[in-house]
Amino acid sequence: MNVKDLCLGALTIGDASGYDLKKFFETTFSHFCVAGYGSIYPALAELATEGLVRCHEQPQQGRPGRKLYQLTAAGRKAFLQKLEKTAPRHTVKSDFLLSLYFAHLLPPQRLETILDERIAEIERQLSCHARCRRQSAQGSGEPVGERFVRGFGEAVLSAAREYLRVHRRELASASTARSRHTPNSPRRTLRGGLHALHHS
Amino acid sequence: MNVKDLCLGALTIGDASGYDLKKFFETTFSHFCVAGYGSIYPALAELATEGLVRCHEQPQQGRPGRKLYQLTAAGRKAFLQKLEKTAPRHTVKSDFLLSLYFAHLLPPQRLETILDERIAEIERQLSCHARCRRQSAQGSGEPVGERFVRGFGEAVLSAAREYLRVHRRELASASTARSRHTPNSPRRTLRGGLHALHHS
DNA sequence: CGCATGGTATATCGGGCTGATATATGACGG
DNA sequence: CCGTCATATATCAGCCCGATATACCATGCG
Repeated sequence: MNVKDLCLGALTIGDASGYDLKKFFETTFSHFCVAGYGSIYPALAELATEGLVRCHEQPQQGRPGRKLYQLTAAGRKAFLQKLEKTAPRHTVKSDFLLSLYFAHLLPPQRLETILDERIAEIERQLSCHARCRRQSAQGSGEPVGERFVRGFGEAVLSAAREYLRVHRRELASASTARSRHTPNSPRRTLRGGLHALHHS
Repeated sequence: MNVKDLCLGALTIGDASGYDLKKFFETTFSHFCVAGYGSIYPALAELATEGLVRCHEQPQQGRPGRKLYQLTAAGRKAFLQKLEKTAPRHTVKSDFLLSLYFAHLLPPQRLETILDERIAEIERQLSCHARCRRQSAQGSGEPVGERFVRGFGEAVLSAAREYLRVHRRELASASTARSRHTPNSPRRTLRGGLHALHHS
């Protein structure tokens, strides 16, 4: 699922410009997808040459013309096929967890900041979800997938926040003991020191 | 935090070859980081030219010589600085959630498969964590960060599994109702149809 | 009234990463 | 004896992220 497919998917919901798509990704898809202009605009251009979308340009006086993209029948079909064929992977990329893994190398102050900021970010995202939930509740016919995916995000974010709240003190205590200033590494080797896990 | 920094970090734990590093990332960092050979080998080469790591090549008969990399003082310092300066982001990239968002476009059968496979994968990862936990419990002096990060992973994975188990039927029911075969889109527009969220 | 800020809107580009592929060999099981 | 797996390094096309440029309007603040 690359950005081209992402655009195709969003366009099954309604026509949009590149700008609209970015906005849409930032709101509805924000917790499991990102795409910048640098990917979206070239993607739309390619999709147009492939006949999967049509472009309706509406010149505006002053501002640059708005290019509204519309899904074609071929585009819809292409997206459905991608949906059925693609292996639905799920990956996390987190400098946050990486930093905490190396907690013993960080000053306590920095550790606190990192945790506070992450919790704040989680709460920001949770309140976004809550707002969406309210808006959709009154509006008619929210697609099932949207509700489900939002609920998933809420469940996972809540669990993360709870874990951080409960266990953060464990990290802090260790960080204080850091005054022992990391003994010079006696040429250890990572080799085999690591639990043979291998989940494919 | 790019792959170069990742390697630096891993090398604070012990010396390693590129191969060892990949193995290490796949086990200990698997749930929040990925790095393939295509990133690791060039990264190590660059780090060596920058003097942040030293390379000790040990020729082996038959097999290609093993290149053991060791962190230098400069390398250690560089990593600590990166740790303190970097904004610790946390992002999820999920074709899984994306697919479920479009549940109304998928045949029920496919939906079931996607959910089953995700749950199976979650359980695989959880049992990996459990194994690590046991191994570390008997071994001495597991770094605090490692335990914390593993616990975080377990908390989040458990929550995800629970949510999927409880709510999957909601999706299925909707998917069955899909027989109405998506009415031809009446030229809707994404524009503004979307909750102004904007969490920075 | 002037000016800064921020939203609308498109586009480009370098640097970096993913995933696939190539190469070579030993160990192990059937 | 043969296939498969683990060890081990390396390259590369294709794709993506983040920053940057451009241009204009609306809003608000002093």
